[in-house]
Amino acid sequence: MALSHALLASLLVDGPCSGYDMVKRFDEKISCYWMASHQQVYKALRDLESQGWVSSDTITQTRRPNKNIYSVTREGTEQLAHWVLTPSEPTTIREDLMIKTQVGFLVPRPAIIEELKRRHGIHLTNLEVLKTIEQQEFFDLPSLTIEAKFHYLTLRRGIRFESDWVAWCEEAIALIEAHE
Amino acid sequence: MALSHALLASLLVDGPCSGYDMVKRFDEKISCYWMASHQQVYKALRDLESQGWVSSDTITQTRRPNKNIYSVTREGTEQLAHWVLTPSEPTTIREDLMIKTQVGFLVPRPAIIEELKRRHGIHLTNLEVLKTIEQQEFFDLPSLTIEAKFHYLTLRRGIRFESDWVAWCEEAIALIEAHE
DNA sequence: AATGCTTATGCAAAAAAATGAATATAAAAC
DNA sequence: GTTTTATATTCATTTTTTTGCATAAGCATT
Repeated sequence: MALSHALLASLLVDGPCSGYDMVKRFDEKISCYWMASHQQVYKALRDLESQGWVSSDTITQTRRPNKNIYSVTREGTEQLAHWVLTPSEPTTIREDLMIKTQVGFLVPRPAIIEELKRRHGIHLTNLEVLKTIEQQEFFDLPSLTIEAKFHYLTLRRGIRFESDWVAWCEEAIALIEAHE
Repeated sequence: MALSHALLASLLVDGPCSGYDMVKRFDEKISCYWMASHQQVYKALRDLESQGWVSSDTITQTRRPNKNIYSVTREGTEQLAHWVLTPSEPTTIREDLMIKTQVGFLVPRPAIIEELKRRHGIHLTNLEVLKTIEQQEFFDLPSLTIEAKFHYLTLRRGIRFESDWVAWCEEAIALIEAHE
């Protein structure tokens, strides 16, 4: 169950937070790396707590519903470190668009082109956001702590991922438009 | 349920086959795009048949267990074409290694380096296989049919995907090794 | 005044994916 | 001669993910 490890990592790196905040983290910064609904996140946090890997403090609020702030326990940190040491196999692309591309000849070409352009736009937007973070937070690489360098590497993966999609979309559009 | 669409696409593009053959296709050529266990594939094919999107012919064999050869029906082709026309959102990276990279500072650096080198090797091997296919089957791009061009684009996505992982692993190893 | 958005969490059901176990034969490898 | 690998499929269980529904109050907009 890798979601729980993603939660532990975020609580460690970005600090303790509530389920609600965690969902926002997923929507904002983790969005290109992982996806999780609020139901999944809340449940995973409860499960982690019953395992003793995180602990929670309830913040009583008058004008808002109370919230539970989760923090990683010593046990949780140890388990996470242990998990980091176990090898993991690559994930597949698992992307609907790849299947659609395989059988793209079934539908009118303008429809495919349109979808590729839409995807191109999405990835370009994502890329710009990540590149801005790179310029603002990681402009002086050698001076970074090891923690920050590891953080930077995940950002780099996101940037590569989005760049690669952008480039592929462009290649695909060009090839299909050039046909005949 | 995108697995069923992947099955339909493969039956259309690569021709009718049994569940057993389909599993092999997934292991061989579709491996970097999608992953499915044999249990998943067999069930999905049965479900597709009960929906009427594929039909099966039983081949009686004496020396081997009988096998069911599945083919896409007209209905199935239409449904697949319809699905191709509906937009789909990008999939996330969803990769354990990304979480591990975020909290890589929790474990000894040689352990992380070793894992990165292992992953580097895996992606390099995958890349070579895909590049060989590219050179053998797609050396003369302009002469390809539109079907072949669509096929080529999925291959290109795989090549980019693996190249990108290789490059990122190298970047990551260099950055971590250069620290201090 | 009504509508929708943000904060904050949960329960339940269905669909999808992963894991474990089973059957049966034949060919190939040790 | 025995073990392993390949052919060919199925059932059952658990875990994970997705989707729908529910509550509740403040704030901002129309």
